[in-house]
Amino acid sequence: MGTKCHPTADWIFACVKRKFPHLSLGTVYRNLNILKEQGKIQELSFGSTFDRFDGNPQPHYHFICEKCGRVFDVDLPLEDHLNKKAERILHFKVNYHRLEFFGKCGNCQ
Amino acid sequence: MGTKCHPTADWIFACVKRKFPHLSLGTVYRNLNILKEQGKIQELSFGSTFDRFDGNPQPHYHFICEKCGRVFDVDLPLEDHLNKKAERILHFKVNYHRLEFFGKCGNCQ
DNA sequence: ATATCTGCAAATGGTTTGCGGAGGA
DNA sequence: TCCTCCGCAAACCATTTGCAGATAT
Repeated sequence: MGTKCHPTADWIFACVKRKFPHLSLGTVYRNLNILKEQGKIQELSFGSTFDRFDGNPQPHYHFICEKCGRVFDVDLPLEDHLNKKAERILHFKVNYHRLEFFGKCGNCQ
Repeated sequence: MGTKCHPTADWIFACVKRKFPHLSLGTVYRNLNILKEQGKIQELSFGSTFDRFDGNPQPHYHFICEKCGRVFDVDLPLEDHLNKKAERILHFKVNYHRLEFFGKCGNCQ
């Protein structure tokens, strides 16, 4: 939590191992999962272990069911003004953004 | 492209194999990657093979460098009205959303 | 003929797990 | 003693890749 760098498990392993040379990678993963369950950290991934593909290459938004993992298109107009807002804050060039909604789908609620 | 179900590679494999029983999974992955490079489909993943973790469990937005993969926080106010908009379209309950900006970071541009 | 694509099977690599032992209460 | 956590190494599994044969131009 003391870093802003959004670390990978491996990065954490390398760091902590400097102080605890016997540390094993399994322990890092185990504790990351515990912290995640406790809501103290979040994992930045698409939510599933599989990659999913979308036959529509145009940018558009998605809804992901937290229970069954199904993915739906969301036909909202793109909020492209957000790119400019982010650029002003970051001072980086923003090419596009992706927006995903999470909740429970019709079958699962 | 004829489905709206955002398929996994495995789902495509099972479908196409019905028509081409000798099809192999490697071929599916190879062609998905070609289509992706050609911009005809998109892959729905966080962009890297590693999972990344965030010590801040509060919802907030991220910027991901398309070149080096580094992740930055974006201190924009949450656009929570979008949840309601998505609910009206989908008729599903939306709990939260995630927003990621893509571009090149200061080091990479 | 030659360049590309395929099936197959093995390799890859990040993540998970089983097990026996160490440490704490 | 009992429970929890750990290191270690093997297992897991989605994805990639090397190779030799098939296909297409």
